[in-house]
Amino acid sequence: MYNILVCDDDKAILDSVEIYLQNEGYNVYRASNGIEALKVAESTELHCIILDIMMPGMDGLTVTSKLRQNKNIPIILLSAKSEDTDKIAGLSFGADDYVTKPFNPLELVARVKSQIRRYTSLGSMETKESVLKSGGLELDTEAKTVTVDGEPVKVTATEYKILEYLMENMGHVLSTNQIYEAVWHEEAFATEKTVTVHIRRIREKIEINPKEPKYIKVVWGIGYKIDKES
Amino acid sequence: MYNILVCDDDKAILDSVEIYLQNEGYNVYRASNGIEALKVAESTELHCIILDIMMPGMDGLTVTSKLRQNKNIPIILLSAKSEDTDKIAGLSFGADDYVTKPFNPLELVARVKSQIRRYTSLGSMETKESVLKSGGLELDTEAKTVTVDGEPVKVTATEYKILEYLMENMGHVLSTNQIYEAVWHEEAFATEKTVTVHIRRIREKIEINPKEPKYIKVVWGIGYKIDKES
DNA sequence: CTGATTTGTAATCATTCTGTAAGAAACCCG
DNA sequence: CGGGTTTCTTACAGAATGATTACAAATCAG
Repeated sequence: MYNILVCDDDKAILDSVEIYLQNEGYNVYRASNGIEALKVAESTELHCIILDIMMPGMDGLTVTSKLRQNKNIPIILLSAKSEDTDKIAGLSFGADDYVTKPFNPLELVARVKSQIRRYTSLGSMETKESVLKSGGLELDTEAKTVTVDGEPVKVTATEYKILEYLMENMGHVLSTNQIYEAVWHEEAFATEKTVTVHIRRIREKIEINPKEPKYIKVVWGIGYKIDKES
Repeated sequence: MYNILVCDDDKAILDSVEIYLQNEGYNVYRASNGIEALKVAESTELHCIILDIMMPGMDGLTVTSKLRQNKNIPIILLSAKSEDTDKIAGLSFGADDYVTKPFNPLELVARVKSQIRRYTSLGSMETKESVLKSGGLELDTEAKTVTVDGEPVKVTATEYKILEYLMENMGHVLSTNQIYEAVWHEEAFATEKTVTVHIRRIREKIEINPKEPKYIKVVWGIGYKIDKES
């Protein structure tokens, strides 16, 4: 879960950006001026900062250079002007990317993603286990493949994501809502059935006898789980 | 502690890059022209060199080839966007990577890190794999040629880069966005189709039957991959 | 400068995937 | 056992994705 700070004096923008970022599974912090932004940045471990340039009090460029004194966090600037002068100033102050208002929220999200990928790729690369196992069931998170007793099984993208989520939380029972929100990054509303059907389809593929599931077990009234060493 | 030499005639770039690298714990040496760079390289044990191509006096490409006469250190070139052809030239002169200006400092740092990791993990072994293979598909990364079952295949520059990227990450599934960013060094925004078409053209050339691809396989909803030992 | 090649984009086609609904079956509790 | 709830199963329409083709702009070679 990545933490992102959005700082703008326009509440409408703050709201809109927050929603888009949350839909992608990010944790959003808000600030409406430079001072607030710096405070949040000091007290929280952030992974990306989105700053408006034009703000009352301390402007975005000043915030940027203050942050750069001790942090390498990706900073994306927002500005109403599409003038090149601001752009150059922003980047030379230490910003990493630049979006001009009015902007397409999806583009902003894309840039956030890309910045975070680069930033985190600096740190401990690939310490995550790339193969998840439970009995004869194996899941290669890099090749995105699933094998049962050595036999490759073809699963679809969503099926894979559900399986991965269950495997990452092996031994824990997960409700259909939890699964839905983890996989779709959306509020789960009247969608319990959807997950159920996907589970069914996964079972069809990985279980010898879907009636007596060996891997994906149901816990009545609560949800599903995959045991360790099943 | 790794030593990195940054060489550029633009002091602003030098300053900015220095700060980013120092924040990551690197020891930074500076040079503002080719001659200086070579001097530093002779007298210091460096682990990575960042070179601007456009410099007064000796240009980056010349420096690269001079360095390559007796050193295997990773070299990353900086080039202005307009000098696109320089990229290919740069790599054939012996550079290991390139970044186009204006660049994202975090991206540069990421590339430095990746180069150093590769360099040191090889233990300065000269046996850098220059031929990538998967079944009958072979890719000579030095001659920049592709052969299928021994038969040479003519591919264009972008096609080659896509293939190389897929081959370097053999077994991993790569999304069209990942491919786009790796090959074009640009933000991937609304460009999914472009990669798709290139993949199609590559298949036309290397697959016996493009309908049933033997090498470049699609993973629905995720991306493309080339398997090991196909 | 001209013609050939390469490259990006858009439009269309084919296939695969996904959510929903509806009924059946399994489970829990009194 | 029986009612109420939860999960399973099936089928299907349309949504999403990748493949394919065509074309114009950009680039390159001679």
